[in-house]
Amino acid sequence: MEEAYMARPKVPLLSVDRIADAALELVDSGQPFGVNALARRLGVTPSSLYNHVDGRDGIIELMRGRFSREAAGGAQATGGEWHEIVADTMRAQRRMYAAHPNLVPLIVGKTITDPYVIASYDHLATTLVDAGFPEDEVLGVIALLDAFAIGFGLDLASPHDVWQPEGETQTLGRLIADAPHGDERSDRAFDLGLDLLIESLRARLARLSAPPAPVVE
Amino acid sequence: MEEAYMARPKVPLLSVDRIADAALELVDSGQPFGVNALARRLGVTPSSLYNHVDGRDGIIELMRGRFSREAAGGAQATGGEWHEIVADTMRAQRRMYAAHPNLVPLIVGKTITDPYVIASYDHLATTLVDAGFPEDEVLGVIALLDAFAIGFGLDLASPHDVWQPEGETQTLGRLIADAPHGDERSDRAFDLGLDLLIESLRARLARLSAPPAPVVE
DNA sequence: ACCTGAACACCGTTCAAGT
DNA sequence: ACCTGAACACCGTTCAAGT
Repeated sequence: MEEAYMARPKVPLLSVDRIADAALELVDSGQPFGVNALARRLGVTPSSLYNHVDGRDGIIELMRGRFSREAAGGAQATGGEWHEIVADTMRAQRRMYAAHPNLVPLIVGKTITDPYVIASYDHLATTLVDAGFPEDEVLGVIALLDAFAIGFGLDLASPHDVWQPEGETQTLGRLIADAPHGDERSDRAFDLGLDLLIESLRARLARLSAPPAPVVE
Repeated sequence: MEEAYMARPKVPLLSVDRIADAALELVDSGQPFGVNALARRLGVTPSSLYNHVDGRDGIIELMRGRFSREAAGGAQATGGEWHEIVADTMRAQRRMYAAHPNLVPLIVGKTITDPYVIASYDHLATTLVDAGFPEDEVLGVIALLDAFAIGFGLDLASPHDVWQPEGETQTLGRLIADAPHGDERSDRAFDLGLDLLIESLRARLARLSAPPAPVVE
């Protein structure tokens, strides 16, 4: 016996959690994300979703929060030196993007409101201030780290050929042919970049604290 | 007298160039990009565009090529040390993203085919190889630079509030209140990041060439 | 409170028909 | 060759109607 038409079921078909789960499934499946496709997957009418969430953008922000929590896995609690915390945070973000690459293009450029994600940035900010970075520079450093993480997140989401030379090239074509492709290349580039970043932040901090603040221009 | 209905005008209404120009105008205007909106702006039916370009994606790739050429402004010809070339290239890309921030989310994650853009990456690759970076590392460095540039490009395109804490924060809220907003913050973060990147690449290169390749682990 | 179904104002793309 | 207009299969969102 099928349940026939039912205006309001006794037990709700949907919930915020169920919607978030299905949305992540949909995104991870590689199919284009959309309210209609999501409703289809939930066996429900698109308009039903609007009883629980704030439309398309609301669902996307929901996913950001959801998979941030998932990827962190308690890494938040790490003590240790500031550069270890930064590296851990970056790697956690990397894991999250790697686990759900197709989400990256969706969340890109949207204002972050999820409390958990905010808290994680807040933790980072506190760490950097405590480490001795000047207050008016910390947000810049965070933006830098963010740009770095997002850039590499997109690298993961990209079709495997980032460059597709059609004519002759002097060097690029050869390097592409020789290089490992896809995730491996991206991973190596990420590790390299993270090393460079941390290292240069340490150098900058040392320079800031060692001499008694030379004021040159 | 209006020109009434005309199946095929004597002089074509459209051309690839005219479409590219109008597309950039549309994107820069801040309105959402779309084939229909573009056709409207050109005073033409959406289907007409398909006589000249390869649909939505084709038009986007067209814009990438167009505004890359525009932003370069002959900076390609710069001689000088490799790190100057890298810095110049990055800054040119930065200018391009700054001039057309709304294009960034559109081109993100799409395979690059435009010959001019390919040539510019090729030039960068050749420069790095000539500078002494190991061949199997150059593509990683380029991916790193790219991630960096894209990340900051998106930073420019973002709504001015990247973070919107709703509750109490330990540090982040205060920093956001004190910090310069929008483009200025992004510019300073970019400059900071570029400095760090170049510096650490130089350090890496020095380390690579100075000692006779110590093999650890 | 929570779902459906109809309706609205859109998309991007294809294609026959017109000149 | 190059445009139109109709058609197709979609979007995201709103809202009255049902229980």
